[in-house]
Amino acid sequence: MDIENGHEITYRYEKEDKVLVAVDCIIFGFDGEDLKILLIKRGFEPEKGKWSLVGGFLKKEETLETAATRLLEHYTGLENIYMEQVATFSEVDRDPVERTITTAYYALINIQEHSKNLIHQFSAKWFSASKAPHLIFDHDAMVQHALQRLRHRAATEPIGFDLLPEKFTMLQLQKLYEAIWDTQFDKRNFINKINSLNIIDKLDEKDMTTSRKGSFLYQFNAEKHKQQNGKLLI
Amino acid sequence: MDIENGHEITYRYEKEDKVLVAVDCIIFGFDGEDLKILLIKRGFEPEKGKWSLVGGFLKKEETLETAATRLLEHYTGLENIYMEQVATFSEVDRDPVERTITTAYYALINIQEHSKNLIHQFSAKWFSASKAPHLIFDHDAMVQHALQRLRHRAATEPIGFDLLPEKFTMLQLQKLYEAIWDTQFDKRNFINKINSLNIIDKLDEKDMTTSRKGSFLYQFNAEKHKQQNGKLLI
DNA sequence: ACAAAAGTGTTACGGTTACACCCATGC
DNA sequence: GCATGGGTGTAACCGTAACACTTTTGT
Repeated sequence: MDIENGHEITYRYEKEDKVLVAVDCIIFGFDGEDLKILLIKRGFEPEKGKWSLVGGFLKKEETLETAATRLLEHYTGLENIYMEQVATFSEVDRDPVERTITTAYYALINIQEHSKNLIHQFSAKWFSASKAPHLIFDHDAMVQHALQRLRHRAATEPIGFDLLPEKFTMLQLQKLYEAIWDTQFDKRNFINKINSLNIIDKLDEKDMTTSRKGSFLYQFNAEKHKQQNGKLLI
Repeated sequence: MDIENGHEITYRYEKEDKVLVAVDCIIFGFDGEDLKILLIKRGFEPEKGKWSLVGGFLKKEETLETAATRLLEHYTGLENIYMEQVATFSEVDRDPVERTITTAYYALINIQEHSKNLIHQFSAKWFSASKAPHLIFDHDAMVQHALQRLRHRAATEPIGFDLLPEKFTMLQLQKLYEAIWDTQFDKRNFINKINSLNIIDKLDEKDMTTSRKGSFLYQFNAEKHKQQNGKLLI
């Protein structure tokens, strides 16, 4: 309900406070070893020169999702990116300039595909999620919160594939899951587990770049996944 | 980040759109059988006479949490209520009167303790979560979302006790968990599981109201729980 | 032939599930 | 004494975790 009293009249919204609403994006990528986040160096005051998340203000004719999508496209050049709302942060003094609440979204992108030009243009840089510098305002808390949500989601939905190339090796997939949970898995157990899920296809193709023997490439199969209603991933 | 471009100037927040921000509360209670939600009948247009969640607008000097707490106190007379943010809903036309985004919180209250006067004053009523009427705007979606979050949280944190009296029987606790997940548990397995968690104390007191033999009362022990870092509940 | 990564199965363990009878008491 | 709800233990099952050697191939 959007209303707080019960008088028998049409409620006058006009007397209510309006505030600025922002959207901040935790953009995750994976380089084969570490889970990374994309940060940009602020080019203006306040906190000029400090690192921050990609963000912007909600426009009146947009949903939060639309705004997040717009920002992602603006900063990475990518469309159709997996995104999930994390939470809304509303401490009164979180932005020293003006009262602003902000909704955080995390996004998963294939780190190979985003625009290098745009990275340069915005003084953006990839940092390991675990070794990122301190961020402005409450952005550190947003990252932690996003990481928790990513872990939860990746344990139950096949979203990890959004962080990988379309074709990937088992070892890449394992390294990704290890990076997300900052842990180690046993190679045989991991492969058995993934195979038992029956959601990826083994291709006839090998990646020959990492060994003489070469390692088979796999591909996520959304159709197969639909038929495995609700199996947990990890 | 709250900013969307990188020009080397102080950013002018003034040109950005401001919107109304609301808070809606999914208030859960438990009557011994069903998981309930507290709804109020709107006394004004639009949608006058329809059922809706408890809600109100964010004031400029409040956080969302503060606003939710204020609304809860206003509608139930209770303070120090367990609350968790669910998500923010932002469809452009979700409120037909004016552009409004709203953040949903769920709250857990002991259904015995809230003010009956206030319930009457606001034409409020408890409904089984599974049999509630259709609500205004996007409130049905909020309830579903809240239920999912409640299930997730109650599986990992001892928040169920907020829905019960301070002293409760094992059967009450079991019925509560059954209501939250809309499922049935085996009595012996449930008791064994709960006892193995080592987070509740068996009292020397019995509830004599439901049987001739009487059933022992238990009490949540926060100290014990702290020492059981991270054991899952269900 | 050897170095370097890929690929492959089995056993042990622990937690979850299934299941049925006796106990205490008030009427 | 009997009806009613309260209280209790064990065995089967299943998924997870631990573990080491063989294969391939370029140099």
